[in-house]
Amino acid sequence: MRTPATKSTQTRQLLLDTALELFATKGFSGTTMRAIAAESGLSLGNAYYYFESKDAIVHELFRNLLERHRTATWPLLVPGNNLETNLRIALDQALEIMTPFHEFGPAFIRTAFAGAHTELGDIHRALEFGLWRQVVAASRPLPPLAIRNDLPVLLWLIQRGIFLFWAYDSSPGAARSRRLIKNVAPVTARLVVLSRMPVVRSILDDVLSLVRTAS
Amino acid sequence: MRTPATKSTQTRQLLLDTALELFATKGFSGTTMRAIAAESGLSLGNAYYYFESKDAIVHELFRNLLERHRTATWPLLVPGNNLETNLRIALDQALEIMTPFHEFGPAFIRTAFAGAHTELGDIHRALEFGLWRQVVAASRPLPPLAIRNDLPVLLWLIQRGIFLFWAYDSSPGAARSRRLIKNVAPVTARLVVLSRMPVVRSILDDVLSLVRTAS
DNA sequence: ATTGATTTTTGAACATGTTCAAAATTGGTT
DNA sequence: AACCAATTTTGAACATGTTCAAAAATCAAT
Repeated sequence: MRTPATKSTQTRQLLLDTALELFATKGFSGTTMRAIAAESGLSLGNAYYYFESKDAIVHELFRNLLERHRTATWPLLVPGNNLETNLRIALDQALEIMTPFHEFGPAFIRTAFAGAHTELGDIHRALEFGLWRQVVAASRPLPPLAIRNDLPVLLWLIQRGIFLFWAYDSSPGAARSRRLIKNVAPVTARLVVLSRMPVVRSILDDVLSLVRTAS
Repeated sequence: MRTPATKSTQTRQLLLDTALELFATKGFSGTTMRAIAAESGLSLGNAYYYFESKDAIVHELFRNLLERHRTATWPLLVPGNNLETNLRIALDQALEIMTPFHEFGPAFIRTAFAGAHTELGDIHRALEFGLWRQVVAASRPLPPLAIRNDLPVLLWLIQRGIFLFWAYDSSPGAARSRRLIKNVAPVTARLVVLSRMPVVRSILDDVLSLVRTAS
């Protein structure tokens, strides 16, 4: 029902699959719209009938990766994990899945940040948020009630930061990003524990209200 | 001595000036390399003799703006200002100067983030850092000694965040970014005051070590 | 089946960033 | 002045993202 397997959507999907394959093998700039069309056995203009731009294809690729991240991470958030572990898992998985597409970093950034207040941007955020909410909900002990509801936003923000860093991380094997992730997880977990203290709490509140200002 | 006004550098400068003017009037994508060359009375290929790419010109424009920001802000950091005021001034000035080039946001982001570990990136960082150091040094009361040295890094990080937000802020007149700046200044100032408390201090230390991990 | 509208496909064009070999110019050396 | 090497300039080409009018195919209604 959701996607009627009509000819039209099949063609679109063919185009998308070919694009993803070419992207993975030839990279972003190495993959030309002409190549995508040719490899799909279609004409160039036809590809543009289905995707208004190359960026639009990247956009779908990105959503694809977000979904993969979600489905790959979710089952790993098993009972017994603490927040630090779950956070580490989620961030590691993101890195794992994105790695083959490191070259797309800047394009992804555009996709992820520019579409902030659009319909598609909302879909993306909802996807991401759901996962971070689960990261929190699946952690034992549960984070302090006082910040339990707001924590997903913070984690999401942290991931954005790391994602941005990774996108422009030119160290071999994204070593710097890996190191960052490794250190972010315990620091964040500690922050959550300390959030029980009123001072820390008030700072977190400040930051949260900043985030709300911005969105 | 610094820039020998030889013909070569003059031509280069001419190209740059024309580019900046066109950028300001026609915008980024509205300004073509051909137009820049033509307006300068040069051939297209010649423009490429001086700038290896359009991005390279944007890069210079960005540095230009960084310098303008510095020289515009510095004299406003007058004695008697507290940290919040100075921070607000610096951020406001950045917004002011960048505003005509909002369309360049994504290109600037690439310039600012991608060149992180290159020679030019170092020059940029040095420029920015100097200013943030001055923001701290010119504030009365001086921030707690314990974080005085690290504060510039934090402020720089905050500015990066705001800059990123602004670059993709599509609200009319960048209203969202303005609101964010307005709120960030007091929150940051409060954070600095609270940094006297050991808990807060330890969190800041964590964050700082993360920043060091990453750079 | 014929017709007419809608969707899909094509092919050719365009705009622009970029490259490059060759020509023109410049500047120093004999 | 004549010559050579380095610098600058040109003009034509190329590659690729994108557009578009027209042709072809599909589909619904008579």
